Amino acid sequence: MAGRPAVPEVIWARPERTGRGPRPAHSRADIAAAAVRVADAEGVDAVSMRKIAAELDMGTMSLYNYVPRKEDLYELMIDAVSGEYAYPEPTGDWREDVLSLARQTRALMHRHPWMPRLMSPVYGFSPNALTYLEYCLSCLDPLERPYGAKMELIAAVTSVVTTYVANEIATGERTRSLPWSAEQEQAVRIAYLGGQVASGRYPRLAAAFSEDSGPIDLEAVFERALRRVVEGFVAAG
Amino acid sequence: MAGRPAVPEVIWARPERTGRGPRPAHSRADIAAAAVRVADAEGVDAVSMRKIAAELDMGTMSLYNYVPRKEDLYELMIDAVSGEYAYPEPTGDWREDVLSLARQTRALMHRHPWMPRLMSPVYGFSPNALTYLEYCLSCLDPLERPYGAKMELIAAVTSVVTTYVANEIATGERTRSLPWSAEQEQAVRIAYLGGQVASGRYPRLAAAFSEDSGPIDLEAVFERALRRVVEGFVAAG
DNA sequence: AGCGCACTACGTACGCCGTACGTATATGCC
DNA sequence: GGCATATACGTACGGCGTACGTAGTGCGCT
Repeated sequence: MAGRPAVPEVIWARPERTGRGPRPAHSRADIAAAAVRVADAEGVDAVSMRKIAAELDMGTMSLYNYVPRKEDLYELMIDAVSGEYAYPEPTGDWREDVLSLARQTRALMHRHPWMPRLMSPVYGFSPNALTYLEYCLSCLDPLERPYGAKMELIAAVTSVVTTYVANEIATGERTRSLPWSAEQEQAVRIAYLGGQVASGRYPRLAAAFSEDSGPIDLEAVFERALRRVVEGFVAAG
Repeated sequence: MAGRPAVPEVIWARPERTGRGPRPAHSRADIAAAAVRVADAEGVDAVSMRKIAAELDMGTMSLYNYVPRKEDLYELMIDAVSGEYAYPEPTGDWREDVLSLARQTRALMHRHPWMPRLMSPVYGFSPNALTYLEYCLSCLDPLERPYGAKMELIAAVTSVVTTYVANEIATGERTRSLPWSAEQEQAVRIAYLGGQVASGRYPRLAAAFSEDSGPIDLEAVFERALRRVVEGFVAAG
């Protein structure tokens, strides 16, 4: 707490190149790309200052010339993958536009499963975040509401997308985690959860778990949740 | 990845006491309470196995008899504070019941600002989580829908609560962070964000930022978001 | 033209972290 | 009573973020 900067420092506020001194041998884009590559391949916990520096054939401490704190490296990563969005011309149907943007976000997060974790909880104001927000707002042009309300809609959609996809990813990782598959998963669920639930203390929960609903279609769940958020915005003003 | 357990281990599945060997000198509840105390006072990053062990006057490695992995310590913490919920008899008006439970969650998270971060992304199945879920479902008894749908409603509400409160907390921390207050905050916002926004590349964003809406009432924003989720559930099936 | 400063580069070192492992000791069950 | 199984805990390993000091480089100003 003592050594905190007296003024908030945002990496986007510092110029990538000042003109003085030797030319930097690397660019922010290179650094971000290296970090994204490592995170995609080995998980976000494998992203360390040492490792990214090594990846770029530079000394560990040299990286600190570009990225003052590790947290800023995360910001670079988020900004980099945010550049993968496609921004088609809005159709005029804001609901559809918002939904398809959300679907893009979902795909993006599945491509980079570390995203939800690093985005918690704020989206920040990186260059690509600004572009993204501007595009969201342009999709909402047909909606006659103050910008404040539009921002709240965007926040609600982002919230639900992030949480749901984070859940999908977590579930997927647990399932794929190791040789124990559906069988053992069931075994464990019976062993503990089943034991608790069958104790009679949680009758509704027991009913919910035994309610046979066929295999869960995650995509359908996602779509429903999204549609509810959008319709809720229309319905509840 | 090599040393992962062949079978998923959940701390709630291992008995707190087996009967064999010396009496454990501490209880899970003690341990959880110590960790919560430290996290509340010094932030969640101050929660280390060493520190919690020291807090309980035990050797670092003794703690591992109770808590096999640090991640499990986090689970204990979440479960412990989940015990703070009050569960009044449902009124029969499920909307109000859900809303007031969400308000409780918000208050709980403000009391323990590390909660949103540790809960990402899954709520888990700790004892108190089961109690919580069962209560949620009991509030939804008047709603005639399959349990699957009710679970989706709970998930949607939880999602929006967690994200919004996480944002409130993050904003608050940034504001309270150090001696730079509103003035400098504005200065920075002008310096960078203003520079970008005023560049003309983000006309709607510029309009949104300059839209004068008076001071933001975070609680009102929260209530609106919540109401939209609930109404969306009613409206969009 | 040349000086000086801001910048890059990077090695070393500090104080943390999670936790594997080995050993000594205490206890409940057969 | 003896043995299997707990607890208790010190030591040690390999990693982390990053403060700091030093050396070299090239732009900008006088």
